[in-house]
Amino acid sequence: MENSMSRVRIPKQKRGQETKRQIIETGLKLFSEKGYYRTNSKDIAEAADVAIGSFYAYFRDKKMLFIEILQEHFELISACLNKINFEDVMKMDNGRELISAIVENVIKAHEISPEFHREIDIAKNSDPDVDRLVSEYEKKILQNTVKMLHQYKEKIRVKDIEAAAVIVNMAVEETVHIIKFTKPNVNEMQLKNELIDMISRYLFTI
Amino acid sequence: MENSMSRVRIPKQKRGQETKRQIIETGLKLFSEKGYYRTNSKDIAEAADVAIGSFYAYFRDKKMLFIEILQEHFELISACLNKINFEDVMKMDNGRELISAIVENVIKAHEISPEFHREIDIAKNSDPDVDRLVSEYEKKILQNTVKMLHQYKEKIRVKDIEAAAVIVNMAVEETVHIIKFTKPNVNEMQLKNELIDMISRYLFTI
Amino acid sequence: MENSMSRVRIPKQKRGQETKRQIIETGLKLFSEKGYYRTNSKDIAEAADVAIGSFYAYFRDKKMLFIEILQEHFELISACLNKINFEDVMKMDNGRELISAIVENVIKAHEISPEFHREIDIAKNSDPDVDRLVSEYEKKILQNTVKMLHQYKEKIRVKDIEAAAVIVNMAVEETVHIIKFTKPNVNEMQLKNELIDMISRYLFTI
Amino acid sequence: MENSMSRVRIPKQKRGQETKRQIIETGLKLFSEKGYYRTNSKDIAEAADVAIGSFYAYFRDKKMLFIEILQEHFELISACLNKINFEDVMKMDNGRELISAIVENVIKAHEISPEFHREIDIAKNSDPDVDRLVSEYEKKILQNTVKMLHQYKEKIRVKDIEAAAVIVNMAVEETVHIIKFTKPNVNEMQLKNELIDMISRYLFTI
DNA sequence: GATGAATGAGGTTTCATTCAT
DNA sequence: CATGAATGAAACCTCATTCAT
Repeated sequence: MENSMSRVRIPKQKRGQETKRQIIETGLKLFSEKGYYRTNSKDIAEAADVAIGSFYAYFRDKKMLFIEILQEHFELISACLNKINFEDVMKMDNGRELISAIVENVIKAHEISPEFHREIDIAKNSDPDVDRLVSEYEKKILQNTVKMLHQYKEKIRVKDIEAAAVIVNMAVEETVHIIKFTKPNVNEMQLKNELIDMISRYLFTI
Repeated sequence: MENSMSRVRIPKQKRGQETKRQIIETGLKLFSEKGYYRTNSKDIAEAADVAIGSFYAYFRDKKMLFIEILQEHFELISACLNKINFEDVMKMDNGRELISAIVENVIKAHEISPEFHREIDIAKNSDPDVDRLVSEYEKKILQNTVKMLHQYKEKIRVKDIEAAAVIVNMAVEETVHIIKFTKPNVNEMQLKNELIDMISRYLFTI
Repeated sequence: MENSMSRVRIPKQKRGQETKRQIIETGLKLFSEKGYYRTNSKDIAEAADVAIGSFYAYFRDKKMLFIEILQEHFELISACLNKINFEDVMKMDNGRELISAIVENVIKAHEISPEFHREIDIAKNSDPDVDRLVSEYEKKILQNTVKMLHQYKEKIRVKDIEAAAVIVNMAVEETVHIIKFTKPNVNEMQLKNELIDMISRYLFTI
Repeated sequence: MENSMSRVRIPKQKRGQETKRQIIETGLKLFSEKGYYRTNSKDIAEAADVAIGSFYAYFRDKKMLFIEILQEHFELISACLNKINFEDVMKMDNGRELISAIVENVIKAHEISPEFHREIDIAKNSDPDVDRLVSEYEKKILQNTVKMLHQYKEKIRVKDIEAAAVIVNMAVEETVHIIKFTKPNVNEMQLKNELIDMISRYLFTI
């Protein structure tokens, strides 16, 4: 009850770091495959080839594991999104090329465990801590888009750049989602093209 | 699992029908509020002011309740979406007006428990039965859009109508989702306008 | 988390009352035999011939069971202690007889699960809720003694009646404890006599 | 369980002795503060600033630590109790003075971690090894009192000296206990006086 | 000697579901 | 038809103890 502080182990030795890594990796895998609620700590520990005690040594509970995976995931995605070279992009005088680059980049970002990405939405709703985290991240992503559109301002015909950013982000995100999870009769290439068309025509007078 | 003569009761008397209705209504409410996994049958029964025994008299299990609610939900949405008078719409020679009408209609459709709609995505992933159901429904909705775009074909500049339908549907759906759940700094009107702009410019050479 | 209120079942049907009784009775038995910390809910449920689920239907947790048993125990003891007929006792002009009657009465009271009584002390220390409860009860018992001594005031040579009550109560309590648990070489009768002697000589000039 | 060549380390170097001492000290502190069952080995090791491995190097298990502390505690108390100079005491021809000296001495003895003393009773019940140990110690203390009363025999009016010793010991012990743990409305001085009065009047015809 | 990561038995608790009344 | 008590599998989590470094 009045417990001796935070109880979670911070691994100092290499062995401990590996164990924690194992659990995180396995957690990501299982959450992605079966969803948060249908995955339990025992399953994760077993699949990670680790005793259940170790699970609770490194993570206060299942939720905390999820949150750590979440943070890591966001960092990876951010890193990936930031790889885009704005200097280069801004030099493109063809708007469609810009959009294409962006879309391509987001798709690449989502290649990092797209299944997990889907879980995030679920968790967001069931836990305020997760919600806060995700919202923060989303805000950051949005800011990024806003900034980009701003730099391209004179070529863009949309007035409300904030709103445009929201719409564009959403469209890209969801198309990726469709490509990854819904297997529509429509093929990936086609879909991507239409998306790029839609956004380009929306932003630029071509 | 699904033995032919399953124990579910089909209510014939008015009392039974009311009991079942109560459970469905309450289930919808609680699933929407707290999510499928965080809502338990006892809570539903209690909130519906019904004995837990009655719950299991009318529904094989929790999942079956969800599925029944799902079906009802789809029927309601479909009914709502179909209210749009295509004859009228087709007469509009302004494309933007068409899109506007459609968007407005989808928003209206989503006014029917938007929270529950969100739950659907989650459930889809965790259960194949639900997945099948939802996919079928989504296909129907998509067909609808395809049909509509077809009728407007000569005015549309997009070649691949199937893909366009997917994109358009997605964009509308998700914007509604954003409006209902994410409270962005951008206001609803603005967002709706941008959406309509985007789709119009995408489909029509204005 | 934000749970539907108090969760504990209040048995309305006879069956439920019996189940709850069973658990209480078995809990008392096991706590007495093995001590609070060495008794677990599963053991209690099993010994009570009841599913573990039923245990948690009627008691929030092990502690709550303990507290309910505690309260019941106090009520029984109180009832027993109150059976002493003060009218009669006060008529005794022999002080030793008075003390004897009181001691006899306390012993009788402790015949009600003396083992459990011992557990109380333990629990008192490990839980503030229990502590509060026990302290209240002890205060009541003390008041009773104070009242009694007051009524006998003119025959008593002790000035500080409050302190005397504390001392007397303690002596009686502990002697009973010794008789029940420590098996000294000294026999019960002897011990009781010495106790009565000690208290009589303390209170009265014989 | 207790295999001959048990794995416990007997510290020979100064460092080892210090480590063991640390653990004993910290164990005493934590057992006293939170009770045996609510104190766990990891907490002790941590608070003692020692690795959990060291704990189990010096003590077979948690119980063994408790027992070692117990033994040490008894030795300290005994040493303290024996400091009383019987030659001197026996010269007192005032019985009250004798009792006063004894009580004072016991109180001093209990100043040595009174909290731990309370834990002893608990442990006694839950473990036969502890029970044996404590009983032996109690017997020794009792013998001491018996011896003392014997030496004062001609001045004492009680016949059964054994029984008297039990009663007297109990009364002193428990009063100390009350003084240390129950904070009654009655003050310490008062209580001590009443205790001395009670015992004196019991033993001597004053 | 000292360290702390790892273990897993066993305790606590929840909840979907059954069934006697 | 309705009721709610009972069930127990399975989730969650703790902690005494071992052992490789």
